[in-house]
Amino acid sequence: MRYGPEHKQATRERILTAAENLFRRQGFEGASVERVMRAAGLTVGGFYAHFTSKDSLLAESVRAFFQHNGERWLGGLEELRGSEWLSHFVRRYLNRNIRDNMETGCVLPSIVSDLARGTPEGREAFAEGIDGLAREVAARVPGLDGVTARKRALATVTFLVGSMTLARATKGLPLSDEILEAAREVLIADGKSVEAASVKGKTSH
Amino acid sequence: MRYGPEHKQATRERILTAAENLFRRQGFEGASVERVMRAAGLTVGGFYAHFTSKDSLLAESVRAFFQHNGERWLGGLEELRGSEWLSHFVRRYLNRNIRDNMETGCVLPSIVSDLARGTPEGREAFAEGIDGLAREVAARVPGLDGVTARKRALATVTFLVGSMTLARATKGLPLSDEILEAAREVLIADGKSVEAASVKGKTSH
DNA sequence: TGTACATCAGTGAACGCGCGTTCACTGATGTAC
DNA sequence: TGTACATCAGTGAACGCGCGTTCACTGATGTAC
Repeated sequence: MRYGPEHKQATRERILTAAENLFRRQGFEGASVERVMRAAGLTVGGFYAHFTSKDSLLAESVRAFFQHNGERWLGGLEELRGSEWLSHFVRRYLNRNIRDNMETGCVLPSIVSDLARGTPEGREAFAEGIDGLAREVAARVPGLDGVTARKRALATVTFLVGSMTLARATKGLPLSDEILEAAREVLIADGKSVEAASVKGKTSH
Repeated sequence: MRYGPEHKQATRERILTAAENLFRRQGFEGASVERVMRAAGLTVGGFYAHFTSKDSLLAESVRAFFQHNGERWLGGLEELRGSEWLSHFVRRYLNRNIRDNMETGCVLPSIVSDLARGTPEGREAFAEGIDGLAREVAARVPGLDGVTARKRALATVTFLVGSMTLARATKGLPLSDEILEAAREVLIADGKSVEAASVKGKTSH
């Protein structure tokens, strides 16, 4: 066993990674503290040296998730703006791979229901992450049809996570593909109409 | 104790009602069979005379939910069509009452995450309900921006449930109201642009 | 350089508890004669 | 009308099990002198 605060920090991150992986597959209640610790190569008892409770693990896990995935969502699209950027952003998230690979996809659809019932700390971490992501979208995509860029961006992020949650809740059925496709088309069609409007000189208040 | 199949059917419905109420508040895993049965005025053991397992209770509960709530979602809007109908439909669902009253609001946000991990039977019941609701929407609201009425309707229903799920996952925070408002505005702004397009004779696809 | 002591990350057994499911049973209701 | 029997919805104790959390402990690492 190694010693010192930097080692402890590394262990803590191993626990967070293990927790996220189990939350993805089994949700919050389905991932027991014992199994999380075993997946991190440790034993149960040590858990409470790192986290005050299982609930706070959820909150920390959500925080870590948003911190680690900014690049995955936003990286590589730097030269794009507006509807073109939006189109890539939406397709990067709303696809069959992320739906079908629960082990590696997005953790949020697996825990959104749990957050509503959990502690305020978890909801705060989630809200902060969603808000930050919406800011990134709003910085790149303008408003539409009298809806501000902020609101449009927030709705976009909400629709992404929400649609993926429902696509997962119908997986294995034809409707699931249909949900993904419908959400993609509607989110991107908005962008196209903005483009069309500006090309044709149409103004919308 | 009364006797006969019609009495048994009534008891079964009492169990389904109790289950839905507990699922709303505590989710699928949080609502134990014992507490469901107690809430229905019965004892644990009797449960398996009505349902083969707790998992099948979830599926039946979802089925019953969609059967019982058609009127609540669609009733009273018979004379409206298009964007006007959509506006009422969206506002009827995406509001603070349904978000804050977990006991009486929509059960779907409480169980969508569980459905992804549960049995196919639960997903089938959910998909059937969502599909049916999307058909009702598609019968009243046209396509938009080259998106078919079917896809637009499916995306609308998906966005409603998804947005409510995220509004619940952020409840108690300012972002939650913002999510509701942004989703409402974006879903209804679409309708307005359709109206504007048909008024101005603009065709879009 | 060597020895004694302090630190503390992680162990593992134990706590009380609630879970989903099973099953022998009870007792009110219905039917046969 | 009265009695004996069949039905079966619902009871309640018990099953094995895993849960979140606590805590006395171990033993490798670091520090003091």
